[in-house]
Amino acid sequence: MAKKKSKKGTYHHGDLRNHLIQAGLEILSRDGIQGLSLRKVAKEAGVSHTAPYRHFDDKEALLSAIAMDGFAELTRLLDAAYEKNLDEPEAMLIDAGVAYVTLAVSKPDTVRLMFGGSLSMAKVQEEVERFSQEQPESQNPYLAYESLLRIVVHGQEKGAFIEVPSRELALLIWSSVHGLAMLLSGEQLKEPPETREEVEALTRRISELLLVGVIHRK
Amino acid sequence: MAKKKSKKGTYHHGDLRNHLIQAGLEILSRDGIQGLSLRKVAKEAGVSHTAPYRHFDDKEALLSAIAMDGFAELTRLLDAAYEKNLDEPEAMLIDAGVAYVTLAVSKPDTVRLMFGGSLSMAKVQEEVERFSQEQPESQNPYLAYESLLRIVVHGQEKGAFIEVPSRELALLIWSSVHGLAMLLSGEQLKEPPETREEVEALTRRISELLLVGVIHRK
DNA sequence: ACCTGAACACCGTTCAAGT
DNA sequence: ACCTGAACACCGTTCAAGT
Repeated sequence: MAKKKSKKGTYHHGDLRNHLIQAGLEILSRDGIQGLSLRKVAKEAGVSHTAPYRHFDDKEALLSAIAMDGFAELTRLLDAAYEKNLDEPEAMLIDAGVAYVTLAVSKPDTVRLMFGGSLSMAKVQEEVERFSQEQPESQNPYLAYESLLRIVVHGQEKGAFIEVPSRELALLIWSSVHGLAMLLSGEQLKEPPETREEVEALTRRISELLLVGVIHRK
Repeated sequence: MAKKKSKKGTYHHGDLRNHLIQAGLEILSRDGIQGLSLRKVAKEAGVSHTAPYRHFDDKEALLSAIAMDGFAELTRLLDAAYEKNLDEPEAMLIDAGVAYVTLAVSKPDTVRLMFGGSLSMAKVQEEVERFSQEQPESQNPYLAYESLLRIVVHGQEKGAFIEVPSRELALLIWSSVHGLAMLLSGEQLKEPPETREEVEALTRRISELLLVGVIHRK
């Protein structure tokens, strides 16, 4: 609707694949995950409802491609937190957490698509591999985890983080931030933070507690 | 299919509501969340596909009722962990975490229904209130949180847990365990634990790390 | 009151057919 | 190669009608 129906002559542009993904992102943010149908995406992109099957095996493949976008953005955010705080591992971790949670709250449907479990990671991975020429592996969903792992390892090398296997510590941090992100984006809290500032302050607070731990030391 | 089509004369039993919920649970564990349609539930319960509307506003209302079952079970598990470890707050917390994660892994679709975000908590709450005569509030989705909060407060009173606002500490713990549960039940880990024992051991390990915190102390 | 069957507007997916 | 339109088997939901 908001888009110009520009008849550019190139009705079969090799770009239809990307057009479909963009249309999907638009519908996702407008109508939510429930309102995202393959037929609607096709109509938004200006093609027949069977045209998407030229570029995607099925609906899940298209959704996977959309989710990949989210993974790429998450990876970028984590890497930015890394670069910005090379001398302060704790601030690095907190920045990363805030970035993650902020993304989840601002694009709840995309994040739900990424982590809601309706997509099998195998399918996403498959979609990644089928289309990893241009952007070599920048969209690999597990890359976000690798970026977090790098933050953890860096903190340990600096002597700031506890000396346990990095993968275990990364999983604790991943779980904590991911859980908070899911609870907030799913509006599952009784007294949810209202503004973006409140979300950030809460995330900061919870991250600090994660740093010091639950046990009381006298 | 597995059920006897017993024509008991009571074709309109006031019990249809519960029959529908049971049928829903069965289909959920058999066909997953995608395969759960209102029409299929009705057929499984042996009524026409419009009969459910006598008892539920819409599909989401039925799903909410099914999710309530999960919240009730989660609450029971948390309360059991509480009763069992009155003198050991740390063991109490770890038991609670293991129970949560184990539930999530053994009934991934139910948990996805509870926390996947496709249900608005408002609807679930609505469904709770409409039907809270028999089981007064034992199904309130926020009761699980209250049970966790009780564990946290108890640990603080025993002097075992750090002295910060209980709600903040509860949110950290909730987030961590919830996040781990979601990552595992969604099969989003690169090297997931295979057996139930491995799941439990991993959860135990992560919970211990949560207790001591991320920061290194010399 | 409780349930049914037809009907409506939508789905995802397949397939023969067009250029 | 790339796209279309008809067709199929499913949806959720509404509504007049039956007991």
